[in-house]
Amino acid sequence: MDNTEIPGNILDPNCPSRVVFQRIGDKWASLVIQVLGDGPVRFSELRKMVNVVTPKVLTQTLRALERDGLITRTVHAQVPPRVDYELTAMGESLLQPLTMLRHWAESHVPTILEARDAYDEAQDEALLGSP
Amino acid sequence: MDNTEIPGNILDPNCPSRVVFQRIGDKWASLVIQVLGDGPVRFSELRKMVNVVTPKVLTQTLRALERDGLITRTVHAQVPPRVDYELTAMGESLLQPLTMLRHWAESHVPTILEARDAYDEAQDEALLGSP
DNA sequence: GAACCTAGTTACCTTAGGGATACTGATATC
DNA sequence: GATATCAGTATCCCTAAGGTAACTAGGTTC
Repeated sequence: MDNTEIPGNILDPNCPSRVVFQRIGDKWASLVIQVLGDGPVRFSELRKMVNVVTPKVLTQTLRALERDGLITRTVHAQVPPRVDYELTAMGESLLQPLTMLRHWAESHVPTILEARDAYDEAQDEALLGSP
Repeated sequence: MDNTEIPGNILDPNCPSRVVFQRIGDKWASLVIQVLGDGPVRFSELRKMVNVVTPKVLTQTLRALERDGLITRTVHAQVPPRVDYELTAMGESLLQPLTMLRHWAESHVPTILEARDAYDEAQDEALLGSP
C-alpha cells in the first residue's frame, strides 16, 4: 500500500487529516503549541505571549488541546493560583511537522500576498471593464 | 537568529503562520491540494473525489486557492465546458509539509480520539458527582 | 424543440468561532 | 476592611464559514 495515497474516508468526521487540520486551523491552538515548545508556561504568561487573546478564548483553546491529549494542565495549590500548561509527548511530536509548515509559510507567504494583490487588481479591472 | 524561533508579529493579520494555517484549516482546501498532487483535475472530477461538497463551496475553495497562487484554472474552449485545476509550483511545494502533517495525523489521531473519549467521560463523572 | 451536458450562480439559512465586557473566589498584604 | 493577584466564568453579540436548493448559459444530441 502506497504510503502517500490519499485516504478515502474523507466523509468520516474522524478522518485523521480532518481532525488535525481542524486543530491547526484553530486561530490560537497552533500558536499555543509552538509557544509551549520551550517548556511549561502559566496562564497569565501565555496571555502575554499570545498578546491580545481574551481569557475566555484562551481557556477554550487550552481546554480543546487538553481534551485532545496534546497538553497537560497542572494546578498548583497556591494563592494566588498558578496553573501551568505543558506539552505532552504527543504534543511535542507535533512540533516537528508544525515547524516545517511554519518554515514553508515564512518563505512563501510574501508570494501568496503578492498573488492576492494581483488577483484582486485583475478582478477590479474586469469589473470596471463591464459595469 | 535562531531559525526555529517564534515570530513576534502574531498580531499582524499577514503573519505567515496565520495566513497558511488558515488555508490549511479550511474545510476543503488542503484536501483539494492533495488531490491535485497527482496532476490536473477538472471540476466535475474534483466534486466526485471530494465526494459531497456542493458546487458553490467547491468554487469558493478553488477561487481562494487560485487567488493565493496555489492552483491555476484553465478553461478549455469546448462544449460542454471543461475547466482544469492544477497545482502551481508553489502549490506543489506545499505538498511536502502537508504530507508530513497528514502522516502525523494518521499515526496519532487514534490516540487523540481516545484522549477525547477519556476526557469527556471524566467530565461526565465530575458532573454526576456534584449536581 | 425537448432534454442533456458541464461549470458554475443566486438567494437564502444556520451554526460555530471568536470577541467585548464584566464578574467571581480564595487569600495575602497594607 | 480595602485592595491586589491569578485563573478563570458568565453573558451577550456579530460575522464568516459552510450548507441547501434551485436556477443559468451555451451548445449538442435525439
